[in-house]
Amino acid sequence: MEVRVARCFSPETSDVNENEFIMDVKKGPWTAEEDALLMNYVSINGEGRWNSVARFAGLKRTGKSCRLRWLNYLRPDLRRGSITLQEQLLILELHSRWGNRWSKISQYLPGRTDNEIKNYWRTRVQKQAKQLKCEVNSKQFRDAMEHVWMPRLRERIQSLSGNSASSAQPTDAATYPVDPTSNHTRDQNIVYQMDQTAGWSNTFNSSFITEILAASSDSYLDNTQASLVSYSSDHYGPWEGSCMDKSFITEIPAASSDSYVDNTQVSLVSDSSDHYCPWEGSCMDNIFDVSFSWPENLCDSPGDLMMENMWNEENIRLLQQQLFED
DNA sequence: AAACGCTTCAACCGCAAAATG
DNA sequence: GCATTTTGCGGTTGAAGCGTT
Repeated sequence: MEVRVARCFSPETSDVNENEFIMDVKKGPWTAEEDALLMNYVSINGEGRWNSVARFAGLKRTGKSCRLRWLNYLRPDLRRGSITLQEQLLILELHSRWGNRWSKISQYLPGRTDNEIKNYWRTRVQKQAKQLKCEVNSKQFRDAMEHVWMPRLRERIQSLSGNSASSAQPTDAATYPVDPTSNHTRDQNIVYQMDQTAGWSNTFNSSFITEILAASSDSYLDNTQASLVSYSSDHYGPWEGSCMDKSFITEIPAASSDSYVDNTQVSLVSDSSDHYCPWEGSCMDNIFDVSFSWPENLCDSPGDLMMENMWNEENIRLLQQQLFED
């Protein structure tokens, strides 16, 4: 293992006795001996004053290097192992809020370092952007994350957290992912405000669709009647039926080319309880711009837990079609 | 088995902010 | 108030490991 040794000194002090300032500074990977020295010193003297650590612990390292080694590797409260689905989701959500503020983001992921999160973003997230042939900070990619990746992660987290949620019937409205008595939908993580004054059309966007999809395993949607009724003509849409399953969701974009969906009334009414879902509304136009259908091969397989598995060629093609075509 | 390409991640760098004297 | 030192952050690099040919 190569270890570079640099001789360095401060140019500003070159007029002073050089021997006092020249020092051998070791760079490159840390050895087990160096780790032991650093750990021993910090356990006795505590963190901080890193230049002193470097000097008094017998390490030919810079203070910065000692600090970094401690924070990113030796700290006892570090969490090892790969980033979990929950952590992935959190990183995406926090990054959409704060951008590349890795240190701030890492505060919300106990045991994870900013370096680790930064590396995750660069190696995994940016790779997805590359595969989708768009910039990681582009609107297209942000949309893909918000409307596809993140809902999908939530779905997987939900399904992995046990099907206990779907077998246990909620007993009051407050426990429902959708609160029938209020003007918003919600799941465990996200609250979408319904804008009553702007009308319901804003509600029927892609995030709404994916929210429905993510929640489709929830028991409260069983027996939910979904009917789409055009009031611009005298016919009923072909979608009247029950159960908010995937076929229902995918029927909507499949029919997007039909003119009769203009001014179509949407109502989702659960007959398993006495509440109405708050999604009743009109104007289907916005749905068709960016809604997604979920290919069957997107379904989980037992080992299919990493989000990058979503981005196989077929899915990328579909997403590009649905997201990026104007 | 060797060569090559790709991915990952530990560690470095420069810069800015905060702390210290 | 100022100069210097220390700390913290985000971007980047390159060695190591792994898979493929």
